[in-house]
Amino acid sequence: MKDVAARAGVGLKTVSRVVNGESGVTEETERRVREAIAALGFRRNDSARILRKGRTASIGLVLEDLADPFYGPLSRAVEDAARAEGALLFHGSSAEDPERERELALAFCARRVDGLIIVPASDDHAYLEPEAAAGTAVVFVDRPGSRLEADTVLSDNFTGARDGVAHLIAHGHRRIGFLGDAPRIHTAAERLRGYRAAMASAGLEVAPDWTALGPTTPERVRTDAVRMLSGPQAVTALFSGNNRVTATVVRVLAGLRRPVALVGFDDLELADLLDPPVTVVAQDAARLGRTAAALLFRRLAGARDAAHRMELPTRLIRRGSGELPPSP
Amino acid sequence: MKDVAARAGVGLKTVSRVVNGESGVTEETERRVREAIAALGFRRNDSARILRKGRTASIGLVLEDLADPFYGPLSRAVEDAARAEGALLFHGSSAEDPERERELALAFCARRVDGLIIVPASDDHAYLEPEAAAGTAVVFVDRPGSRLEADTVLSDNFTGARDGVAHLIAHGHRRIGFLGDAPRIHTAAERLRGYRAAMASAGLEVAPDWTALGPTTPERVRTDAVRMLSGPQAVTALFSGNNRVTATVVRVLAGLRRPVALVGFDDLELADLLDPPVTVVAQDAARLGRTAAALLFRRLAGARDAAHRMELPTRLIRRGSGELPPSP
DNA sequence: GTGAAAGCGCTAACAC
DNA sequence: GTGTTAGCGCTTTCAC
Repeated sequence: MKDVAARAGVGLKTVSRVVNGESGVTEETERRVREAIAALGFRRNDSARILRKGRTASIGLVLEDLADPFYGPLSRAVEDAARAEGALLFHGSSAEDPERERELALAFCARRVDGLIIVPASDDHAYLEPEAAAGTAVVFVDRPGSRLEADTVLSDNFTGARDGVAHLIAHGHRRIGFLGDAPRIHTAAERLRGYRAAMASAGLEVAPDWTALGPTTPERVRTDAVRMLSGPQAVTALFSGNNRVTATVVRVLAGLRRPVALVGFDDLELADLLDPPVTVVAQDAARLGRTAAALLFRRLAGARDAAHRMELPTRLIRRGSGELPPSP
Repeated sequence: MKDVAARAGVGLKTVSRVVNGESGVTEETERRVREAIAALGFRRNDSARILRKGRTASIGLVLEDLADPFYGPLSRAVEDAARAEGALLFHGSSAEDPERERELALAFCARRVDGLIIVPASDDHAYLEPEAAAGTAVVFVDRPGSRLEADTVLSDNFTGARDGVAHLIAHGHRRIGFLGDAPRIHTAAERLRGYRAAMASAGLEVAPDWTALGPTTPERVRTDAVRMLSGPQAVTALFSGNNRVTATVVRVLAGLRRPVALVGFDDLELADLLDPPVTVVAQDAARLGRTAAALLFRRLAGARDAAHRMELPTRLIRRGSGELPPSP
């Protein structure tokens, strides 16, 4: 900028005015400045600007996994909202590792993001206390945070799972298995709770073998599913706790002779074309992201009221697999 | 940092030393500094650090659409590489809009990212000339850039499509339709070229109605597919130009009485469970991302040789739909 | 309408 | 081992 000023034969502040579109510069002066800018290939250095102004017009998004299709629409919704506010997006995956979540969030804070949207992997967000105190807005999405008062947007996992399992019960099933993500993950625990609630309110006992929570690797899910589907206590229906689990369960069921009913949490691309088409409890990932961004920008605009907690409804989509009767 | 120094009763530089883990500080002094840091909730301001050091340890990734599952693994691979180098990631979607790509790329440059990985939406990247000259590394991925010499990583779209279509021809098809993305998108044009090459080398004429390129909306694809599948010249097989097109084509074919062979470019989740399972030409999206990141960090490490252009091989995955014989 | 000077928070260079 | 000074490139303030 100094060079531009020298070349245009004007003061530093005049260049600044032109670059930032402020008024109070003659047309002729502005022309000279623009010429110098073009000739020198000058671009404003936002690091210096940020240092001076305080606000960075950027927000940080910490997800669990950028590659998981569930987070695609969520990210995109956050990005669109950020764009509308003129903010840029830092992005990172925690890979379900609390330490990695922390590193990312703090790295974003060190870059002085105005706000943070986090899908928690950690169960202790006290580390964000100083940041929040310093004015960084924080919103948790998909899962609640801990030890930090902050706006939170979740799906109603409990009700979604409960209704999905009740749907299987309504179609005559009495022995239903639940395959979920690791129990320390809030959504997995909530969905399991929904399953138990539905079973309990129908007066059904849950055999120990009918619930299996753990990593969503195909091997683990396959083993547990096969176990539930065999023996004298074999289940006639399965409820799968998320999109990755469902994908593996569908593969297991495709290899069976008898039909087994299935309701999956999360929708899947092409689920309607499988045989049978897969009944799901769908979340609105884009709406999760949109809502989280709205809460964040509300804070950045100055809102100081108590932390909000929103639970968005899920939607049961009946396609066939959840309406199969129990096979003898 | 000044406050920390005051509180700990030490000089500014000593605090800087502690914060950056440099040697040459007594244990006792370090303890006092750390205490002051904790008490004040101090966190280093990276904007100031960046301003001073030049390098920002961040890179910008401009994709077409964050929500497209194809870009998930690509982003994740870039993120993992960046993480290994200690760099943070800015992320944005161009939504196939050249102006938006430009805005994003320049906004990232204003933040002084060390490098840029771009899935081009624009067909003129001369706007990056000053940035490149100023030392910002640029890598194009998935599609080539224009009017800017830069490293480029592509899939071998031509060969992939040609081999996919040749596969259909080998199974007896003579009338094959091609449904692709808008022709101004490089990958769409290359895949069409592959289709034409396969048809030509088998001595087959291509009727005007057998190729349809345009937006990948379900409506457009459905209309074009239905047209190709009817009339006296009806095709017996389809080649679909990307994952979104394939999803719609599969739905169209599911509603038909007669079997129609299908090979799709890009793999799909659960493609193996459809009826028939979908034969695809698969790209390795993660490898595209990994390779692009490797090229970028090579430049950042100082490589000054001519721009590389790499084409990664695709893989034909035979699952059933591509092996169906022509129906009379 | 324009410019000079101060300073944002940090690090590099060089004292002590 | 530790502190002092200058300055990264910009915006703010205030004087002209």
